[in-house]
Amino acid sequence: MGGKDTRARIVEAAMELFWEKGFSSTSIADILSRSQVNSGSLYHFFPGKQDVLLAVLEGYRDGIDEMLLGPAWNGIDDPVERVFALLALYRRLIVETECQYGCPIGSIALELHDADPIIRQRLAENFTGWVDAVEACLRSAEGRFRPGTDYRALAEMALNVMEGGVMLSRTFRDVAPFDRAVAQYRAYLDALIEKEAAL
Amino acid sequence: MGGKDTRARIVEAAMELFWEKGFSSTSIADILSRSQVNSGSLYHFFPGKQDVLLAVLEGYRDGIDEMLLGPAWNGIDDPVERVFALLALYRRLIVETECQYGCPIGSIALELHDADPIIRQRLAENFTGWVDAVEACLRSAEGRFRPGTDYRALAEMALNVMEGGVMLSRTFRDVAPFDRAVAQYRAYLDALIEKEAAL
DNA sequence: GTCTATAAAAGGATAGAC
DNA sequence: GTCTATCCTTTTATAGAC
Repeated sequence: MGGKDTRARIVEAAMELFWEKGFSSTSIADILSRSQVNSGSLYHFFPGKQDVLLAVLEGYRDGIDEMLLGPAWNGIDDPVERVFALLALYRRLIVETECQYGCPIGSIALELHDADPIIRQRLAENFTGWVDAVEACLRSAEGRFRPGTDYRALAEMALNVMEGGVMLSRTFRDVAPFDRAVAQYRAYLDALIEKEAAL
Repeated sequence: MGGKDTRARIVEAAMELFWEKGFSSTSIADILSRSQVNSGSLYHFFPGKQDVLLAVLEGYRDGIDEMLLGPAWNGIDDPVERVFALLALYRRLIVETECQYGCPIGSIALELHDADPIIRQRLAENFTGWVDAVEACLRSAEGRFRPGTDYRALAEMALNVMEGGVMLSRTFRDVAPFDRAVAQYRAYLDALIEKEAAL
């Protein structure tokens, strides 16, 4: 009954809808009907639609451990394998949605062409959080990579591979492009590791 | 005066607008005003907005040589360098637009969440054309790569690197992520080539 | 904080004369 | 093929009682 509950329902509904239909294609009416909230309540908590998006992006940012990394890394200890476990989670999402999955952050990042600076900031924070997590994994397996390895760039590469793979798999309605992308990334890491071993 | 001219003006205006603002955020009125065409004429040539998008995507697909590959490869003969020249063209676009550039195909692929099969087909054709061109480059430098190299996957990797790099550079308003992505791709190709040399 | 009703504008698309 | 006028729906947002 508290207002907090209502606000949370709005954000949760918007999270789902923005992911399913995108930001522009989701109407306030859609959010109201899914969250079972009336117009007056929504505008009591949020000045406008953009502010709902802001809250959604903050939700993703603050929930990355619980919503994404935790589930992905459950039972996986090896830091490099954690990177691939994260990618495997996306693969599962692709398969579960019959190849309609889109990364909610990436989709919004490309959908909004003249996003408010504050929105862009939140998108950037989401990407940064993701890359930070992957970088930490790679860096904690430091011994395996050759000295001078650019862990930041390597972690960003994982993001690029994921985003590109998701984009292609959705367009072709086929997991194969995603799988090929991950396989290439694996081959790249292996090359960096083998190289070291060969010295 | 011929209708052909009008149709072309509409498609050209829509191409620009979809790229600048996205599909959903571009209104028919926007297209009419930029192309200096009246409502009646547009609906004479196209049943609806989606059909304009279809024509735009066919324009990109059919114009890849003239609009993209030709300019990118002007004066570049080495097939592997052509891949990087293509990526360098995107870099130029990023810089010229002060990091607001988005790949027109990738943006639409992520913006439309339940695209008509025919639209998805056109998006797929665009990606396929791009990857085909890069694959042909890599394959024609076959001697340099180790036997058993998956040229298709390697070419798709170039696309993923480009799309991911563009996404990050736009979000962070900074070319650096794009540059890092390309540098990693270069390092990967080098690793595949050096490896061969080492055998 | 929540409810209903509604304003105010923008959107896609059509009609019918020329 | 092109023109103007306009219909109809959707959309964001507000008003004001409770």
